Amino acid sequence: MKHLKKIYQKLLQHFGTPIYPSAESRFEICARIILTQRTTWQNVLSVIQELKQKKMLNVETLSSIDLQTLEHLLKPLGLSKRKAECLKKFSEYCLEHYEGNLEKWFKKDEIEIRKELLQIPGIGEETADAILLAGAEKPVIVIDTYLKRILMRVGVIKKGMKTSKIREVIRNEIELTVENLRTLRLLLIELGQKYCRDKPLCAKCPLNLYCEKIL
DNA sequence: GTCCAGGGCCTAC
DNA sequence: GTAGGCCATGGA
Repeated sequence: MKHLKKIYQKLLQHFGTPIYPSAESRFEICARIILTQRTTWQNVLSVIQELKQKKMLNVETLSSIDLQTLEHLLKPLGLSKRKAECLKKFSEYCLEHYEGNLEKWFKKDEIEIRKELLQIPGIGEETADAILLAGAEKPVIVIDTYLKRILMRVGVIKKGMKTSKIREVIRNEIELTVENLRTLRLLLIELGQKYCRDKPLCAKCPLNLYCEKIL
């Protein structure tokens, strides 16, 4: 039974192919991912816009920026102290090791890139994987809260299942192309935000016929 | 006022 | 190794 595949198709049918917000550079994509931790996408986009207007959204500026200045700019996002540190460290790392050239960095093997990303304080597993998928365009499965919550509710995965096992389940049902994994991720996020919330709105959810946990 | 958002990290057990 | 608390702000 290809349960996940069915869900994927149903979501595609309901929401259509999601459009990834356009970005001017790989660095912008990475910055967005780092800033999005525990906050809303719209908030992040407006802060990114501000950084762009001030011509600060680049490796050179952010690696030499005063930490308090950056923290102030990121204030509306919450957790600004840590995000400022993380974004600055990320920029410094790019500059020191790859002359600020993300193309060069992301040509490396995904295992290597992941290891390097995880050394940067503030970048954990989810952020590293999200950067690998969206920034480096590697076929990586990103396990985030939405994915876990939704797939648990529809019975594709079980509570307490390890990340490696979750990946295996997904691998068995979804073809691991960058395009597919990106689309799946965006669809799950959309569903999670609109219907499959912490307190779910099951009545209107496009998956309610497939879901085992109708409340 | 309350809930929750594309998490990560530190501390206990 | 894993469960729980904490970080911080904004919008619904």
